[in-house]
Parts: sequence; structure tokens; C-alpha cells
Amino acid sequence: MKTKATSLDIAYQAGVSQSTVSRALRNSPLVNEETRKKVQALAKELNYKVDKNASNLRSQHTGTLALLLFEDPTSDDSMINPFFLSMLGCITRAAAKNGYDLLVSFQQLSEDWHADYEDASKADGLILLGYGDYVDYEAKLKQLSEQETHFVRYGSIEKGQTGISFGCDNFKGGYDMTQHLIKQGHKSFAFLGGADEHCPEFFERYKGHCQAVKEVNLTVNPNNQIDAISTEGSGYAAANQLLAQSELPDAIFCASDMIAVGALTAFQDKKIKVPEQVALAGFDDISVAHLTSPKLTTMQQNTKLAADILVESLIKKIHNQEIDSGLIPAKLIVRESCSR
Amino acid sequence: MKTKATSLDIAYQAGVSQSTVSRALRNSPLVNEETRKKVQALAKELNYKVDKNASNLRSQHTGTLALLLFEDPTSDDSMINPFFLSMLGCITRAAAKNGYDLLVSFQQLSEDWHADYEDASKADGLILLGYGDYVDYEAKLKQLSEQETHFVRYGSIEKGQTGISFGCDNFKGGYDMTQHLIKQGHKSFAFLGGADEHCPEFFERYKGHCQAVKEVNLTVNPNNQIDAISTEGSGYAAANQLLAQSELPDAIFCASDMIAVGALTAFQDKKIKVPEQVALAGFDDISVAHLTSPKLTTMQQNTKLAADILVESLIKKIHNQEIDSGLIPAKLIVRESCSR
DNA sequence: CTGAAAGCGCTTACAG
DNA sequence: CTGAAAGCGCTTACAG
Repeated sequence: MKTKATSLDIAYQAGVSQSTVSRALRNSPLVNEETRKKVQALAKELNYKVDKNASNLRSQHTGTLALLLFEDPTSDDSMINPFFLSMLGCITRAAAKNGYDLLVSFQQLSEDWHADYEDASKADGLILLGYGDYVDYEAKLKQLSEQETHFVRYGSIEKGQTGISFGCDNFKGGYDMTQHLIKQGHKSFAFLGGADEHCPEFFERYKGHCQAVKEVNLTVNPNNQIDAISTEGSGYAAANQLLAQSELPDAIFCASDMIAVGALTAFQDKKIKVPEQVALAGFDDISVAHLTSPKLTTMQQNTKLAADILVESLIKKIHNQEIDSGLIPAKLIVRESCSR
Repeated sequence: MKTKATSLDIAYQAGVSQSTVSRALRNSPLVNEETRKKVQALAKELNYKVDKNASNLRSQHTGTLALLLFEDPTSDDSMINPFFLSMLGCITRAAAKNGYDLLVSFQQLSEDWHADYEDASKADGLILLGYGDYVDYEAKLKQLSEQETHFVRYGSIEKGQTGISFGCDNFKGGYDMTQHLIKQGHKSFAFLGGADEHCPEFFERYKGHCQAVKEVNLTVNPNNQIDAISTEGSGYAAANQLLAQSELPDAIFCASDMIAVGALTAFQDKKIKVPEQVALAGFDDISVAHLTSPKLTTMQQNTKLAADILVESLIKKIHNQEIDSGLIPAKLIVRESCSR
């Protein structure tokens, strides 16, 4: 291994002080143009790179963001929810665009996850992403907040909640989708997905759904709300449970596309035709949604926009600027799975 | 902001020296059990975390790995190839399992990408992942190698190639898939995907395909090899080009599932039935492959295994142990899209 | 088993 | 515009 060049090596060869090298490399205005050029040329020649550990230690910031991805502990170990994978991709890009590096970490909610990226000076701030039991989650958020860790969260938005969150307008998303189903002539519904305070995002979608149903004087059948987490397997099981216990409704609104995809398979297995015998709607617009047969009607979450907002807000937060939680609208994508 | 506790604060409160605190926290055997306990309790109480920048600077290693993901510059800006996203997920887990943090970065091949993660002491080693023009790529690999950067690559394996690579056994994968198609009774074929030194992985798959065809004395029609990169759009275009220029073959082998998915859409648009009128096979087994209709027969790459091997090999490399390039077998997954 | 000291490679007041 | 010096918070010989 060749030993790495340091700023002192450059200084020596350039015939200037080490401080001047440091300034020249950071384009400080406090340095002569000539000197800067000479130093920069030399740095390039020696393949010199500023040691991040040293500069971070001295300047007390890291130029990196940490992304903590929480997963449902019940989900298959090898599969990551494609929606979060897509977010991850967009966040990586957004971080790079803003000149930050991105540290990625998967977390199990069960563990002691606050992971200390900021405490250990590995990152200037945290982005929290993922489903998982919100009731457990809340306490950890409080703790982060008390430690004055910089963080932003993607998830449900509620009054009085700890810290800053951004998230899809789940209530309106559920409402809009249901209105669409109603316009298509559907009159009886089921909802596949958890609907309580443990999964507030799904719960909001369900509430929006119920509101739309009630507004047109149709009835919500509480037995037709069946818990599911956002996996194919869970969607498959929930659909079968629905089939076992009730008559087939006109339309089934799934709290996520993964659930919808699982439900679709369940119907195919039972030779129930979508959308002829039952309409099926999803939420998220993950990439498979336009590849299933029939293509899935869904509410699209704008992951690119969300990622930009998360990253930019976190950076503001790091610089102690004021930021507020905010809702990001979802967009109805009509495809084939809900038409009469 | 409260100011963060340092090892000196702990030392003061524990009534020991700062060196002892440092040792106690790292479970050095050189410290009395009592002392260790006292120090560790105090550290927990004060929410003390070792400053990574300081410890990295001093000890000259970072405990982090960097993942550089290369993308085809032509691919849609917002979409990341699902195969690589899956690898990314598995690599993140594998890194965590081995006690390393993971820095993620997307790279455009066009840019000056060698990104200096190791030079800048941000990471102990690099994992390179992605398609992209191999001819450009090779030069950069050489450069990394000359700088004695620690890296491993996922991709094609060739004799005399620079650095350590792991990759799917693409030749055998192409061969096995084609044998399967032949067993299904298909006699004429097309191959969708680039097949030259710019995309060596696809090229190997094509070579395996050709070999299997020739072994049973069928003919390879070179006009039926149509270039495509691993995107839906490219697969769609390639399928249409095939339809425009030739009679429909019995079976179409796509160099990746994304290409196959695009081709499938092209056929649906033209009311050509898969597999009744034409068989369609993919490669990778990305998660959509079992959700299309018909479900896609494909060669599965074991991303979890690949990720484990990459991470563990890189760590060995970092510790200056010998490692060798290696091939990972692909597995034929028979579903619906190729049966007679 | 413990402590005093050096030093990792930078950035940043301070002085000129 | 430049340099000499201090110091970020650790780890690790060295001495006892």
C-alpha cells in the first residue's frame, strides 16, 4: 500500500504552509489565485483527497445523512417493500444532488434502533422511513427529539405528533379512490389493510374510504375491513379470509399495492375475474402496478417529490431553519382493475 | 443543543483516566471488570457515543463500505433497475450483519466517478454494481486497482480482468434456459439484449444460448438478436423491431426480465398470445416476474447469496486476505410463459 | 491493570 | 494574502 498523501505533503511540494493548502483546496477567497492553482494542480497530481474524518472532526459536521429503514418484523427477511426501495433510490439521488453522502441502514423495530448515527458523529441528520407499529415507534421519536437529534420522518401526519413528518395525504387518497369506485357504479366494498392506531397510514386511508362511502349514503360493513400488512402474502391471506366470510363485494380497496397484488393472485386461484366479478384497487403505484393483469388502478405516491422534500427539509433542520410537517397529495391512476 | 459528552467527561465522573474510558468502552481485556462496568454505566447514562470521526482518524479505518451503483445513462432518471435495487437491499443487510455501515451512491458513468470514497477515508472499501458500457468501465477499474483501492465488483467474469469480480454464471444461465426452451419443443429463437463486449453479461447469456441451439443442430439467426438495455421501454422497442423485420420465432429469450416485461407489453398490444403464439423467457427473477400474466419463466439470480459473498469478500480484501473472483449459478424458474 | 503523552489530518481563530 | 499554533476527540504505544 502506498501511503496516502496529506496536506503537508502538498504544502511541502508547493512551498507554502499547510494552512494555505487547506484554504486553497476549499476555494477560500483568502488565497491568491496563483497559489490556489498551484496547490490544486499538485493535489490532483498526487491524487490527494481531503481526509473526511479529520475534516469532520475538526469542523464538527459530516456532510452525510443517514436513512433508517424500518421494516415490519413479520415481513419476509429477503424482501423489502418495493415502495420503500423506490423511496430509497430517490432519497439517494436527492442527497447526492444536495451534496450529502447517504448512509443506509435497515432497522428492526424490535431492537434498540435509535442507532446513534448522529450521536456518533456519523451523520448530521436522520431520515426515518418505514411502516411498523406506530405505537412502539412514537416513544423512540420522543427520545430522538429530546436528544435534539435532527430528523425527519416519512409517514402519517397527526396533530401533536413528535418531530417533523412528511407523508402522503392518506385520508384524501382513500377518499378519492373510493369516489372513483363509486363513480364506476360499485356499491359494496371491502378494505384490506390494518385500520387502527398501530398503522396510522392505512387507518387514514380507511377513514377516507369510509367517509366517501357514507357521503353517498352507502353503508360501510365493518366485517369487510380485514387486517393486512403490506406484503403479497398478507394480501393473499386477507383476500381468502374475505372470501370465506362474506359475499363478494363490488369492489375491494387495498391499503397498498402489495396487498392488492396478493389479493389478485388469490382471486386468480379461485377463478374470480377482476374487474368483471370484483373491482380491485391499490395504493402507492409501485412499479408492478402497471404490469399485473389486469393493470392495477391505484393512488400514486410521488416518491421523487417526497424524497426531495425530506432531504431538503432535513438539511434546513440541520442548519437550524424552521420547517413544518407537510402533506403530499396522492394522484389517482386509473387503469383496468376497477372498470365495470 | 446540549453539548455532547466526550470520553473526558466520562473519565472525570468515573474518576479514571480518559485512556481507561476508551479501553473500557471497547471491551479491552486490559481493564478491570469493576472499572469497565462503572464506565459503561456512566456512558449509557450520559448517552455517550464514541465519536466516529475521531476514532476513525486515529485508528485509520472507518468501519464503512461504499456501494457505487452505476446506471445506464440512457435509463429513465426516476427509475432504478429493480434487480439492482434488490441487490442494494441485500447488500445493506449483509454489511450490517458484518458490522459495517453502508454508504450508497449512484454514479453516472459519464462522470468522473471514482468518487474517492476510500481516498477520502470515508470507506474502507468499495462495492461496484451496475450495468453500463463495459468498455468505458474497464479503464476506471484499472485506475482503482493502481491506487490499491479495495474493491469488489458484481458483473461479468473474464480472464485477465482487472480486480475481483463476482457474478452470475451468465453463459450457463443462457445455455440452461435455451435447453429448457428446446425441451419445450421450440425450434426457432430470438434474443433481445445487447450482445457485444459493451455489455458482457448479456453477451455471455447470448453465447450460452447460441451454444445450446447449435448443439441440437438448430440454427441461430443473427438477425434475430436485437440490442436492448435492461429497461421496459427498450424491451418494448426491441420486440416491435423483431415483429417488423422477421416472422415470429417459436421462443424469445430476453437478456433480462425488464426486457421481457417490455416485450410482453408489446405482444399484448399486438394481440399476440404468450405462450400460445410465442414463448417468452427472462433473466434475473425480479419480483415482477411472478406477477405478470402469464407468469415469466426466468433464470433466477440469487441476490442474497451474491450480496453476502460480495460483502464478505470485500472485508477479507480489506484485511489483506487473498480472495478470488467467482461465479454464482443461476437457477431455472419455470413458470407459464414458455410452455407449449 | 492504569495513566500521561503523542498524534491521526485536518480547520480555524489569531497575528502579521 | 499567508503562516504558526491550537485543538477537534479519540486510540495506542510507552512506562509503571
